[in-house]
Amino acid sequence: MEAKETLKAHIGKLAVLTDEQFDYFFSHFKKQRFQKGQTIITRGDAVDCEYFVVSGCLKSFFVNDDLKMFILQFAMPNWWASDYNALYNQTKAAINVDCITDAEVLCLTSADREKLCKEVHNVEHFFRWRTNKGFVAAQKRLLSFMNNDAKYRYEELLKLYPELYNMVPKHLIAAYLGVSRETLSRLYHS
Amino acid sequence: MEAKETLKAHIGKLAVLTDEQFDYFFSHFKKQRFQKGQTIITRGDAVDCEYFVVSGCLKSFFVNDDLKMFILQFAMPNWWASDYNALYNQTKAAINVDCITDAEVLCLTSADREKLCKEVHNVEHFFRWRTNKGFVAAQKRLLSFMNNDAKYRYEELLKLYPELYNMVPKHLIAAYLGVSRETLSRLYHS
DNA sequence: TTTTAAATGTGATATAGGTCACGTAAACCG
DNA sequence: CGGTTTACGTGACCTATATCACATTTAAAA
Repeated sequence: MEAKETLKAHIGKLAVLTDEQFDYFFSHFKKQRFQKGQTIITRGDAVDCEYFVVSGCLKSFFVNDDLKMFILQFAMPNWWASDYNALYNQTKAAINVDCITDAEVLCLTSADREKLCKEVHNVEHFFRWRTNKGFVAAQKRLLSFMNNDAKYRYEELLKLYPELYNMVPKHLIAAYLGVSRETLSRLYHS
Repeated sequence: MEAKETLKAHIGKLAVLTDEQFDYFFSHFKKQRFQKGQTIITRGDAVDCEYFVVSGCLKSFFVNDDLKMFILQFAMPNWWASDYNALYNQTKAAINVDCITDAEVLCLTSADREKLCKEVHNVEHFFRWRTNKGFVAAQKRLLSFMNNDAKYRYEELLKLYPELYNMVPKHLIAAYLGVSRETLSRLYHS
């Protein structure tokens, strides 16, 4: 089974679970398929799941009062996505998550995550390290924001995730970089 | 003992440890005192500790090729500081940590953290949630960077940490906000 | 106290990037 | 297939913020 193997390999990079432990862990996930354009988390709604991406590409994004969109994350296969602020603090979603392409995800509720972390020490180990890495990545992006201009950040992003270039429209890349689509267009046409 | 109680209260907000577990946990920390201006982590050096701030204020910061400084974090009492990228990936420090004021910290090695996480499940729980909160905070700051101008971010920072206003010089606040000290000065003098 | 260094304020000017407006091209859909 | 939406390019102009230069005020050190 494709999704199960994908998750297993992913977990295996950060933690060691026995086959029985992994099967138990996996039994708490619900497989879901979404189509391009479908919304997974809507601002204002309650959030009780996080999503492991098996295939496709999601985006998590914030829309401000002027309807400008800012992309927090492109979630590719083997990434996790949710509104973590809402999920951890049990508040309503402040950001949205939707599908840039058709996608297959594995959904885990917050309650099940906590239950699994309590029951299986190595699951907690996994989630600790997953977030450790996310935290470091967020700090790096923050630093790049302060230090580098749009062109540099664009090239940095494409170097790190070349597949984005063909997978997502440029105006979404602009929304990730925090510049207008016009500015992004000018970066490589002049 | 002051430092011990401070750490105990801090841990207690996120995890439940018995007194014996906490004493064992605490026995791995080394108390250190630093003076204003002293460096704790130097770029280029190996990093094997993280620091819990008992009193005083640290900053973690990056200096780019043009000698411009960017502050990643002001570490106040009850916060943790290190170069987490270097610490987690066992690379040389890319950022510096030093003391804005005299400071008392509790130092924990990475090896001890991992040992403790393995030995005491609730310690791993604590560190998972500590990083969860750090991750959410980093994402919020990222969003604020993209969405808000310098003035808004300045007011946001002071609302969240009013004590910074008197504790740290303005050019450091500017380095945290990612603007020049001149721009920050103009924000509130015109 | 005197001396020196660090922090802050402010004008003049430069620039990256934003906004608005409009045109074209490509993708999607009935 | 034609029509409609979505993506993209580009000119003209605007704005927030950077940079440089220098004065002033405050804090640290001797």
